[in-house]
Amino acid sequence: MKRTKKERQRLLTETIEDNPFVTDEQLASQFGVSVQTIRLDRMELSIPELRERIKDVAAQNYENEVKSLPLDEVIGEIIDIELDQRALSIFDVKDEHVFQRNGIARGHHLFAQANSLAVAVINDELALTVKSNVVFVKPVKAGDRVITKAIVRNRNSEKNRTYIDVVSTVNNETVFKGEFEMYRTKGSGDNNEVSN
Amino acid sequence: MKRTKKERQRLLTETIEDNPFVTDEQLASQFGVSVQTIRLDRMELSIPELRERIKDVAAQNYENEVKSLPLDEVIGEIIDIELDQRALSIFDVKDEHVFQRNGIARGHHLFAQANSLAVAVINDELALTVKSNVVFVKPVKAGDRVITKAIVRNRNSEKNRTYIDVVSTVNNETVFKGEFEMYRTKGSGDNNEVSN
DNA sequence: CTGGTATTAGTACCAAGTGCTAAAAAAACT
DNA sequence: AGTTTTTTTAGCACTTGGTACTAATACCAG
Repeated sequence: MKRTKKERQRLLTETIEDNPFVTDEQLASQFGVSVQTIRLDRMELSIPELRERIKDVAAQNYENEVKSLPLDEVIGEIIDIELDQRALSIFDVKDEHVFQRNGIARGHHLFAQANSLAVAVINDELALTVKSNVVFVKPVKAGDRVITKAIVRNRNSEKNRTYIDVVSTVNNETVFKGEFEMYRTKGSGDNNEVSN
Repeated sequence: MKRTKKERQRLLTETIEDNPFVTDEQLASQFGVSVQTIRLDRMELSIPELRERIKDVAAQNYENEVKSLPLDEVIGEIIDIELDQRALSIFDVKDEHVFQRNGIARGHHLFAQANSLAVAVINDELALTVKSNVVFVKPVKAGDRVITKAIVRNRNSEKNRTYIDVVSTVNNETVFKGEFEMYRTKGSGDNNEVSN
């Protein structure tokens, strides 16, 4: 009899969150209680059963994947996109993205979000970053919601290049900006013929 | 009886690939055969049952999520460092770091390695990236071992800035280079508050 | 001692299967 | 056609990881 029911349920929630693939039986033996107790706990906490949990994880993944192209490879969640024009993504900064010491987000996460978005906005099979200049304007903290906007500025069809401006904000304040020069295979663009 | 067994099995594989969440019963009615036939087909094609399929999708997702951008102190392994002077790290590019489509490493991983190294080489409590210009010189593939060298070029004590050049190579060929402007607290003059 | 909460036990049942056997149907041969 | 082979169905027992529900027991407090 370790601790109170409350404490067990707290740990239970944590454990399952941490690893949704765990069965009631495993949980029972882990906490030294009966399977029924675990079931009761799950009910009280309205945590679904193993299969449902797994299905949720899978479905989540699948949704994103099904949504056309390489959206699943994006850091942050794309919430709006007009191919070859603009795109918007959200990225919630969590504890794991920041330096422990000062709670400031590591630069490469912001870069990753911006870079991903630059790749995603390009309407092409292959888009690679060639160059980028970025500025980390203001520190981002855990808990911040970073909204990143990518705008296609320019296309050079001869050199297969696309130039993209990216700005990230938190509460309407710019925290990061960058210019990305992207390489693309084709000049395919259904609705426009930008060349410059 | 639509078509041959072969044809049905081809379609079956396709259907399941397309939507792993489908049950044998649904498949049976879709193809106008009995559930047993579907089971037989799955066996011959060694397609796992629904639950296993879902678990696979979920597990895959989970892996990716966890691995998406390692939050460890440094991306890549530091193999040599002289604080405030130079540092060297190794990063082995794995499948999870590349675009599935073309096997080319995603830019932000190279950036992350470089950025981490730039942070690490600075002998200070707090080091933040202020700006960076980077060039992705040559695509990096899964299996490549990226060796990244950071060299401290310059220090401006008044502005609490340090300038670092970073070059990444694979087999002695430059694949990435960048300049990083870093902010640091100490070194000369204390400054605890971050201003940009 | 009486209550109330917490825990455990036990039963029936479900979904979506596996594994196995056997029979019926269809197709292929000679 | 007659026989062999392949393909398809059917049926039953059993498995996992549960739900739903009932009943018993344990424990702690007033």
